[in-house]
Amino acid sequence: MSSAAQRTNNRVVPLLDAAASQFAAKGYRETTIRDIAKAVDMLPGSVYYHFASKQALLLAVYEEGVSRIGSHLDKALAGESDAWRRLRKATEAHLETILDQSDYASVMIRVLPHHVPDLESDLIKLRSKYEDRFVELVAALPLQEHVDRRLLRLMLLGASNWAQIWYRTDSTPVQDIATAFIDFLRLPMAAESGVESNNE
Amino acid sequence: MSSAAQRTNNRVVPLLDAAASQFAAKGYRETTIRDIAKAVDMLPGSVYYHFASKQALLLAVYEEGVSRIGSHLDKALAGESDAWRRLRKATEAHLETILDQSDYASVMIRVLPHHVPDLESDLIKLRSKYEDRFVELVAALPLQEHVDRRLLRLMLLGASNWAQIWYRTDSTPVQDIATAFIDFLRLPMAAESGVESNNE
Amino acid sequence: MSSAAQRTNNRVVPLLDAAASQFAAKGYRETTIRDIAKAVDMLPGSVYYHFASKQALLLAVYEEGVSRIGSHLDKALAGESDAWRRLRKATEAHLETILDQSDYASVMIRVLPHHVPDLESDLIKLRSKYEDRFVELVAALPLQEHVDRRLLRLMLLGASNWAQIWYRTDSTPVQDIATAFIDFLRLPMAAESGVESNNE
Amino acid sequence: MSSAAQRTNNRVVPLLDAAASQFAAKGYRETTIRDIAKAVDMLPGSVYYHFASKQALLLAVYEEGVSRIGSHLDKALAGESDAWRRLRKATEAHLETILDQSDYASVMIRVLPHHVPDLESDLIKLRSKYEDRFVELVAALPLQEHVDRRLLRLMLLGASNWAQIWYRTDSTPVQDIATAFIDFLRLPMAAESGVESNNE
DNA sequence: AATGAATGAGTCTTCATTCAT
DNA sequence: TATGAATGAAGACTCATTCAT
Repeated sequence: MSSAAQRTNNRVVPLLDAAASQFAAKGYRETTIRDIAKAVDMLPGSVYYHFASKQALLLAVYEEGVSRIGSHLDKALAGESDAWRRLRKATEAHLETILDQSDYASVMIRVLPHHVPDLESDLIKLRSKYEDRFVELVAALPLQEHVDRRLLRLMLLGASNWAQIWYRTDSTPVQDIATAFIDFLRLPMAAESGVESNNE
Repeated sequence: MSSAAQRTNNRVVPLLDAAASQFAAKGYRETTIRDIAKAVDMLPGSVYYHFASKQALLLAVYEEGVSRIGSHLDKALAGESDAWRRLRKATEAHLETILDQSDYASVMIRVLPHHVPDLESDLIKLRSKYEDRFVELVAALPLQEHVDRRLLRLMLLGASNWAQIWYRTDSTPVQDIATAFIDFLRLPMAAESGVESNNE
Repeated sequence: MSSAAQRTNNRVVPLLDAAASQFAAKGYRETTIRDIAKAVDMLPGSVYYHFASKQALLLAVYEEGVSRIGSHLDKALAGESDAWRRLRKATEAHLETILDQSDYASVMIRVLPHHVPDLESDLIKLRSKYEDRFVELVAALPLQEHVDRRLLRLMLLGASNWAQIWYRTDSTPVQDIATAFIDFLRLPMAAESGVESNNE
Repeated sequence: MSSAAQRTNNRVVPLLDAAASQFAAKGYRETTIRDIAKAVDMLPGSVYYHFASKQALLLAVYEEGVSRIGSHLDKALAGESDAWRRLRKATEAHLETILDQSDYASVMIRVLPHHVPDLESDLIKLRSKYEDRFVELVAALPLQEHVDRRLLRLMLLGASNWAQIWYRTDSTPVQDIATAFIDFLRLPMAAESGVESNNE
């Protein structure tokens, strides 16, 4: 990166940070350009030198979010080979990123594609890029024939994403949540082992 | 209902319906009083004859939502005594209501309490009234000692609520989704039975 | 008054009372028909059965105000013949009525003719009807030739009316205020005095 | 003032002028942002670039009003040492400012603190800052023991302020009004006079 | 690279008033 | 007599965006 470009990014990075932080905290609609600008000591108009529109800002944040949560996943999975263990690690990484570590990633959960119709397809594409990782992770699971892997993935990710609603920093550690979610799926939880049959 | 009362409610009901429909589809902030009024062929100002504010309108919708989803749950549970079966029926009813049947109930998922700070506590109270039903449902489950019933509930409800994001009318029937979610939890899904141990 | 008319006035009087009370307390603009209606347990629309408009209501209150403050003045003046004493009594009565006793009269001070352009001339006529009494009272004063009786009247009434701004029920009694105002004016202007010279 | 600062204030000053003019003429409530904006060829929304709210605009006008009427008073009093002469000059200056010369000062009389509850205490503070000057002026007067100087001040200021109601540019000159007011008060209260008795 | 100033479309809301019943 | 329902015009204010400098 040239030093000129770097000077440019001087303000772009804080700008993105501020946008991520506010989008994550308040959502897209309730975050104003004014708010973001003020957070980096800029005037609202100045934001438009760096980004063409509020939507462009969101898109940039989203992209960075996908990139970060992806990297975090990579790191978490490194060296793991057991399919279930990989899925647990992935869930853990996912939760960590959206709950604790990254405003960028939180935005991906907080701001849903259909909240910004103009950007809907772009946003969906970006999310898919990430969520597809879970398709593979679930595909690797040694499961009985009849199991619907798509619904399994959807259940796990949905439950995880919804944690943003109820999660509080001071309650159950993220790790335990991930472990619980996976164990609920993986192990039988009925009291007297496998007595029951499936009949109804 | 007397004919007088009926005359009175003449416009309140369509108004609430319109509000529910739009809040469910677009969220609170992006729904305008104009939109709602237009949907029932009223002028924006006229809405205020029936409801004191946009927030009051949302609150009324929320209340109706809680009431409807609760009733639907009651009906679904009637006659069921097996704990797992009850939970499955409940999940099914929950999904039906928020995905297909009721804008009122959908609003409860689409519009989260913290989206409307002034109403936050009221909204939380209303939701809890309903979600507590699942606390009982999960409490009745015959589970091994170590299982964290709170996280189990949170997982199931989170996964269900998130279905609003990915569910399409033409894909998997709601009933199958509910069954799958419950079965994922209830039965072991590993391919070769319970060979694996918990060790790590 | 026929019993039919009395039945009519049944609601007109409380309505006027409420209007007077609110106009006196909040002024014309900040008082709404809703407020007034609610005070007498009516609906806003019902007010229009009795009065053609908000302005008509104000006019009626004004008329009643003039009538009441006039009567009070009559009573206060009864039996007094000394010109200065009469003026003092009049000032006292004026202050009593606008500060303590009558919302109707207070309205006359609180709501000024030019606050309601459409009614300006009517209101001015009504006020004059009353204020002219002070023209006579001042005319009766034994004063030196050069004294401008118009300015004297204007000073006394202005000072009295402005008392509505600073007067508090728990401070100086109204009677003392009136006495002080008159005494401030009285001695020097008496025909006989004239010790000091006007030179400057 | 730098040319940059001048450019900045370019529109603020006309804006304040327009606001002062309209508040003075119509009062706070009946003046709309639209009106003010139109007077300076702006759009209503643009006003908010310069002032955060209508109330902020009023406050700024009030502050300027207090400042101007204070300055005018200073100038009028310069060089005067006789207490009565000082009070007369002050009254004259007061009348000039609120009747003829400054919309800013007129606003202080036309818009009373309790007309804008949110601003009430601020407005009272501002007015007091000015009115306290009259406390001193009256305190300096050589008066008989028994005279209530507070009521004297209140009478003089009340009478003066009320002049806004009846004063017309083409009638008695402001100077004559001030002189008359002071003369009405002056002679009897002089320490030496006291020819007449207080009998009643 | 950023700012000051403004725009214009839109937001929720208020309120005097109307009118069929 | 009064009401329920609505109207329509206006109110203060917000906000993404523009653009000359």
